[in-house]
Amino acid sequence: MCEKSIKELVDHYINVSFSVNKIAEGLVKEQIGSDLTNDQHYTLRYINKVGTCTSSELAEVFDVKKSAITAIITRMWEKGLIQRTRDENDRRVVYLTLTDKGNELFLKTEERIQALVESFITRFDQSEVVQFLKTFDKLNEILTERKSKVE
Amino acid sequence: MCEKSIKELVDHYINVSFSVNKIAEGLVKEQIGSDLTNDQHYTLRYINKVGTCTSSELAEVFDVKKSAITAIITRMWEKGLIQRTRDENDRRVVYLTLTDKGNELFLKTEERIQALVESFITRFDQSEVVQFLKTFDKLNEILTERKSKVE
DNA sequence: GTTTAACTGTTCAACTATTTAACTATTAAC
DNA sequence: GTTAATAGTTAAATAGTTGAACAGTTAAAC
Repeated sequence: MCEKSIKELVDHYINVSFSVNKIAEGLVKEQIGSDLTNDQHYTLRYINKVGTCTSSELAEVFDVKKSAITAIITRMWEKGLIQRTRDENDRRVVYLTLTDKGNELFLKTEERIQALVESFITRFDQSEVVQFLKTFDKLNEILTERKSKVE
Repeated sequence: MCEKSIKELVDHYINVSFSVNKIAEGLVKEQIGSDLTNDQHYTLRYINKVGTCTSSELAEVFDVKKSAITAIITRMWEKGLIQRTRDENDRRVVYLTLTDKGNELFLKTEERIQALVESFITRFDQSEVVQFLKTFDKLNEILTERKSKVE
């Protein structure tokens, strides 16, 4: 009986997370507009946060191969959103930073996404949101741990 | 002060949901194996659940254009996982069902994914999971509502 | 009853994303 | 000094996506 209950919870989680992800992705895409794809916005977002990073770092964060990152960065570089700078000490490394244009575009779209997320997050009690994020964080930790074990 | 707090919550949510999605997607991909992609598994999953559906229905559920569904279904049809049957009453409609092979493959991979999700869901108190899913459901409802408004 | 409008699904061209494998250039290890 | 490992790129193959145009079918208007 208890086993069945867990299976139901698991099934429930898979269904809801699929649905939420799909819809949220679609809504975010609308806010981003046609200038960028979702991945490109998240790339801007990450580089904006850390200031400077490498392709390998992005590959780790996005959980894809480095060649996939090269493709994404090249597209954004062609649009003038990202700058590539070789490290003079270790000439294998290429540092990625946002151009002014990239930063501007990020801020513009991020504002819209923040407003979108805020518009539905404020429909919950603050305590409920805090509790939800607490569990979400814990899930994130467990997944991160699991991921590094697998590798 | 309260405004800043909301902004922080929003930022927190965006970061965590991005991270969880990326990692979970990667882990699920490993469980699915090379026979299928994530989207293909979720397609099997949906058709298995409802028994029979149409391309338009899938486009709605996956939140993509119908031409995208046609491409996915054709690939799976070529692998012998999905059957296409014309409705004889309304000859515009094509019903999609799983073949035996499709159903078998779904069950095999679903078992592994269930085990994966169970392995981390059981690291939470049951009450915490229930509360989390309750909030997740509510979020799902709000997003669904918002999505239908936009359209 | 015929024309018009709406709907279901497909095709095509263009694009983004991804993986695998081979490769260049560079640095570290022994 | 040769060998290992590392950072990043390239190229071919595959998946997914959109937008626009299209065929076939059904419903509505008149």
